[in-house]
Amino acid sequence: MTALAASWLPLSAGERAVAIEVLVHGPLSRTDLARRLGLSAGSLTRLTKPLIESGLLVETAEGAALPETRQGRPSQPLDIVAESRTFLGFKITDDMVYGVVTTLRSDIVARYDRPLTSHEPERVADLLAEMAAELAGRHPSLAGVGIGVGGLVEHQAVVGESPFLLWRDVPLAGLVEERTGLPVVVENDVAALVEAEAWFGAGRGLDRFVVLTIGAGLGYGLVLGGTRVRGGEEDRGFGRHWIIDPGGPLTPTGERGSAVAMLTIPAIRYQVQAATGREVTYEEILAGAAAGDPMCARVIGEAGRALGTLVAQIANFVMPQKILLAGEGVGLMEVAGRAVDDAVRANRHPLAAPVPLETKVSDFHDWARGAAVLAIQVLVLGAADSSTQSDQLHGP
Amino acid sequence: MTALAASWLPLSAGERAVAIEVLVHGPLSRTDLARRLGLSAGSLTRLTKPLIESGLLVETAEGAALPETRQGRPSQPLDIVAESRTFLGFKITDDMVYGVVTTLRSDIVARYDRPLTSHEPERVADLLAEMAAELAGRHPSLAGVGIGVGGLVEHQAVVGESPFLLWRDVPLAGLVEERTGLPVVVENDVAALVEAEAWFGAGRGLDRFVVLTIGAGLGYGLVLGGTRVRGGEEDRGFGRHWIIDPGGPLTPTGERGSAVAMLTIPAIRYQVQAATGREVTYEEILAGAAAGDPMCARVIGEAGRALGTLVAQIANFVMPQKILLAGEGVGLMEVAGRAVDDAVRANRHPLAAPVPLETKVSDFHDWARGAAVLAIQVLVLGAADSSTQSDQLHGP
DNA sequence: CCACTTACTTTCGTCGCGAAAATATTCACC
DNA sequence: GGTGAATATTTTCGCGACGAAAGTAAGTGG
Repeated sequence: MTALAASWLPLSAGERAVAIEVLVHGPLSRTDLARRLGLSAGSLTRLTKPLIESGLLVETAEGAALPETRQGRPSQPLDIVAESRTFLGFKITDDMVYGVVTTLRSDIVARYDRPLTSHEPERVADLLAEMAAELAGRHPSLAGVGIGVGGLVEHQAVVGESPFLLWRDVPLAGLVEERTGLPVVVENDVAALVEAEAWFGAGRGLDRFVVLTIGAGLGYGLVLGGTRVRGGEEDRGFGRHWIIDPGGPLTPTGERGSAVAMLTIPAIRYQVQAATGREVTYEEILAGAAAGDPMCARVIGEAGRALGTLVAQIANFVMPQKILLAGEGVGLMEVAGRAVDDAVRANRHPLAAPVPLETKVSDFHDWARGAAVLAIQVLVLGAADSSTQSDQLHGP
Repeated sequence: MTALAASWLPLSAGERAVAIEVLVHGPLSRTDLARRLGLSAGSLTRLTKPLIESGLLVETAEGAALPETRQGRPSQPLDIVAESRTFLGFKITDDMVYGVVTTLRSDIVARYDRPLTSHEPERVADLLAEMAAELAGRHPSLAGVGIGVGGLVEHQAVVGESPFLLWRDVPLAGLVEERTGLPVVVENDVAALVEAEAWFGAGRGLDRFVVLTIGAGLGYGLVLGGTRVRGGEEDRGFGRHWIIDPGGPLTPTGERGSAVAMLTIPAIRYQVQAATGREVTYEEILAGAAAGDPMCARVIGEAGRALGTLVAQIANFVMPQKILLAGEGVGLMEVAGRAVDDAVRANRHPLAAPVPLETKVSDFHDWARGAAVLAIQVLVLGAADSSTQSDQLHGP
């Protein structure tokens, strides 16, 4: 099993395209693939043969699913063998490392978390290697590791700057590769989540798509033309301190009236605590607001309006087909959905198309899954980090 | 001269890439090109030979320009023969057609305008053909025609919907091709201006770039990853009625407090007229504001703050390397630049990088030039409209 | 004049593709 | 069952684009 690990790694460009198309858009016949990829029928025979031989694709008998029994020879759908390879995804937080094992389709097959007791790069790498070894024992066909970290990540390998780990230029991918012998991809955690949603989640098949995460901080990712826009994380965090209401609340985590100061979980907790003097959890505040507690309702209502304003502005300038709200703080939508909608409407033309808004409650394992998706993209399918290579045959 | 018209039209993909690279990024040696395009040295000999033979490229002796006299055989820079082919660009407005003749590098070599007396498609096409014939007499090496129209344009050929011409599904490209025998490209006027700036203007070589035009209306265009984002004009104009200040002025051209109602030339003129009862031009209002007239200063100041807010929001969500303000209404920046700056600052994090803002006063000939650039891109270099073709080897 | 360096050209083999013909598999209809 | 049409896939063949490597050109510095 493990012996084949690298056998189908070196895919040609055409094979990659086929593999990705099947992976992302479900079972497809050779003829479908030829049409989608703009290739001839003959090329598809050529490209699919080695993929099937290597075990990455199979001819499914699932023809029964589509009963549209047309004339002629029936098509032979090809599908990815999702279990043929598994991947590890890690999300590193301040005090925990969350790990998942996924299939090629990024379905989670196992979870494994460990507390993070040291921020020293070597110790973190040790812990990741231990976790990987533990999981590798139970899942032998491991093909690669993805790691998501908050902060600036360069070349999908080096943590250029991470405020909460207090890291600068830590070659994390190398450290973990040394210890595990597995190929490792490191990426900004938001970027990883965006890729995961663009390939396998809410943004599948969309051309213009935005992800906004609410949690300890705010995350923002753009997909345009089907590809994630890089560079959104380059600014050292100032970019996301969008000023929503210059007269808004002042909290420790963000400029006065900024989205960070009005929407993030710490900011909301701070506001309620400052007013009541009690320590309360985010969930308690949401429940309080729903139950009519005036203090909680005021803070949550203000957060809802801020979120609506943010969504409207994003819709105005990016015009996405969908906006996904994710993260640990999206419970806000359930309680203050009305305030959000009102604010969206107030900030858009009355006849403008409604903003397709989707909410996805996500925990840390979803972030880890995002990192695994990065590993799938890069290691198996060779969808390389294009931020370094020059522009191709497509204009300036 | 004219006999060669189509002789270098069918460029291979590799030749196109070379031609575009040289056209946009100035004289380059074969070795430079090999590095930039990721090709081997041998390929560059092969690709450049037919381009030089056809007269599209020349070996310049301008080596003297770079006196960095390194060791070894000196490189032989190649440059585009900008005059080898000329292009026509038209901008159609309500009552005028503005025309320009440009070189391959989109330098304007002649201008020619005619009043538009009828909005009937056949008559408009007749007029464009007359103007083209007139210009073709003086510029025999005409290779193509670009036409910029406000409104929705499909397949770079059909005006799907144009409010000011009252057109629906007018196959303008076909009509003009019939009459002139020249290949014709039709595109939304803002899209054309954005392409022109991205290739030859303020956005040359930039990865993320925004164009905002202020005139009779507002225009907005995005360039991300070096390519213009398509689809921004699909919404029938509602999208750009960004609500800036819900309590703002109400004018005939736009929702209350929307950018259109606060920033466009008709809206500003309306506000001053409504208050003073006098008919005044935009320039008079700007002069009045600069001279201290309280009414003009109030309207212009409010417009400046609206513009600053807009710029800040764009900067926040798109994080471009540059924002270009263009159009007939950018005189606002000279008079109200301070108000704009203040509003930008109020809506961004205090430590966020300043927004690189560039202002370009542009008249209708600049719009016509944009259309000519579209013709250059599509007709000569074969940079086809990629909005219809399926996604390439690059993910979903 | 002779190394040495860099730029460019030539030659040759390989690879990926499409076109077209061949083959396979089904349905519709007799 | 047999025949023909429809659709999917495979096979075959030739072409064009590319890179590797060797060869040539044109300078510098001694």
